[in-house]
Amino acid sequence: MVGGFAKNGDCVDCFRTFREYIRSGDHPDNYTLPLVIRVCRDTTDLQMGRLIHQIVHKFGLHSDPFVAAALVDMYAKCKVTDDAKTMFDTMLERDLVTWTVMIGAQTECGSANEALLLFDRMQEEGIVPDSVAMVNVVNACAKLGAMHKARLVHDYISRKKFWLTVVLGTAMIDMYAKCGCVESAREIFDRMRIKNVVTWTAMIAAYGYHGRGREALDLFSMMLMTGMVPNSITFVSILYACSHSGMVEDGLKLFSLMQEEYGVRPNVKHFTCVVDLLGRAGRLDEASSLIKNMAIEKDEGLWGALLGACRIYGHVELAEETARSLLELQPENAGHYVLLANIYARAGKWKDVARIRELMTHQRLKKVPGWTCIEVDNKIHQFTVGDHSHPQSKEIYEKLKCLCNKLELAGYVPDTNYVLHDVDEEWKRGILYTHSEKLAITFGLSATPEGSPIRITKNLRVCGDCHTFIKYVSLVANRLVIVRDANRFHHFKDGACSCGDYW
DNA sequence: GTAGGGTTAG
Repeated sequence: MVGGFAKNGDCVDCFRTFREYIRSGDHPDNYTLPLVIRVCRDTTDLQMGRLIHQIVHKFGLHSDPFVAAALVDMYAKCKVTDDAKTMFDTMLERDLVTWTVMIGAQTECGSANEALLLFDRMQEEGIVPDSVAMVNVVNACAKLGAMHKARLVHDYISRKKFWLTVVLGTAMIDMYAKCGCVESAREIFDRMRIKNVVTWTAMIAAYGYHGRGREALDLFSMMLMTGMVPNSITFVSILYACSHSGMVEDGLKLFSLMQEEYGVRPNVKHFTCVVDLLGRAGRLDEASSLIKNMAIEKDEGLWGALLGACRIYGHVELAEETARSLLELQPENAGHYVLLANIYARAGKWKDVARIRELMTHQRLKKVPGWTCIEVDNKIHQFTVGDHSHPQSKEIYEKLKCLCNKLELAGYVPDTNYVLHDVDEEWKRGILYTHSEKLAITFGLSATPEGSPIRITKNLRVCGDCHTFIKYVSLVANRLVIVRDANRFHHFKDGACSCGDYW
C-alpha cells in the first residue's frame, strides 16, 4: 500500500499510510523504506526525511545498503551535504550505488572538486564504475568547467569501452560545452546513434550559451526534420539562444510557434527569455508591458531580466520600479541591490548609491565575492579581487603592470565607470586593475605555452572593463581566451568577442 | 518482491 502510493508519487497518501503502518506496530522493511525515502527526496521534505531516518535507526536498518543509499540521496537533494556525508562515512558496506549517490551529492551541493576526489577514492577501494557512475563524474567536470579533467575522463570512458548510452552521451555533450568546447560537444552529439529530446536540447542550449544563435536555430530545424518533438525545456533553450544573439524576430516567432504548433503553455522561464530578448534589444516598454499583462506568477528571475536590461540602457526610472518588485520577492539577495546601485552609479547618482549601500549594511547583506579560476597542470588556481595569496603573486602583479602598459599602447582605455565607489579616478583605476579576471589571465599567460588557449571560469558576470581588457589581450598576446561566466561563454579572438558585446 | 544511483533551463 505504502509502496503503491510512493510509486505513483502520491506523497500525501504515502506519508499518511506510512504513519498508520508505523503506529500499528509493524516493523518497516528494507523494501518499503527506500520507497518512502525516495518520496521525501523528490518532494525535498527534509522534516519527514529526518523522521524516517529516526525510524531506520530505531529498527536497526541503517546498515542496509538500499536504505542507506536512499538516505544519502535524500539528504543530498535537500542540500544538507553534512548529513549525507556523515551517513556515508558511517556506513559499513559501501557498494557502487552508494558511492555514486555520494559523488552526485557532492556535485549537487557545489563541491565538484570533492566529487572527483571521491571518485578516485572509490577506485582505490576496488569498486569498478559503471556508466551511471560515470555520468556523475562527467557532471562534476561540467560543473567545474575543468577542460583538462574533462579530457581525462573522456579518455577513461573510451579506454574502458563504456557503452555511450543516451544519458552518458548527453552528459558528455553538456560537459564539453560547459568546459568551453562546443566542437567536442558536437562531435559526441554526431556520434550518438540514439538521441532523445534531452540530447537535442543539451546541444541547442550549448550553442545558445556560447552565443551561436544561428547554429542553435539550424540544429532546432534539424531536430524538427527528424521528427523529434521539442518540449518546454527545448523552447527555453532556443529562446535563450535567440536572446543572447540578438535574434529578436526569430525569438518572437518561436514564442508563438511554441504555443500554436506545439501546445506548450509558456511558463515563467519562457517569459523570462522573451523579456530578456526584448530588453537586450532595447525594447524596454514592450518587455515591461509583457510582464504587466502575463497571467502567471512572477518570480525573481523575471524581474531580474528586466532589471538587467535597464542596466544596459541606463533606464533609471524603470529600474527603480523593477527593483521594488524584485526586492519584495527577494529582499535578502545582495546581488539585486548591487545591480541597482550599479545603475545609479552609471547615472552619477551617488546619493542613491549611498542610500542602497546603507540599506545593505543595515540588513547585514554581503555580496558574493567575485572569483576567477584557471586550470593549469591539472591544478585549479583561484583568484579574488586584489588577491595576494597566490605563491607567484609578486610576479603576477609585475607582469600585470607590464601587460596593462602594452594594452594601453594598443588602445585600451580602462573604463572606470565600472567602479561603484565614488572615489577619484586614480583610486578607481587601482580597484579595476586587480579584478580577479585580470589576475587569472595574467597568471595564465605565463603559466601556459605561447599560443595555447586560455580558459577561465568566473562565478559572476564579467565586468565591462575586464571584457575590453580581455579583447586587447587576445589581440596583443595573440591568444584565444575562453571565459565562462555565471551564465554564458565568451570567446575572445583577435581583439573581438563572440558575444559581439551583446551580453 | 532484486528494489536504491544517471542527462536539458536566466
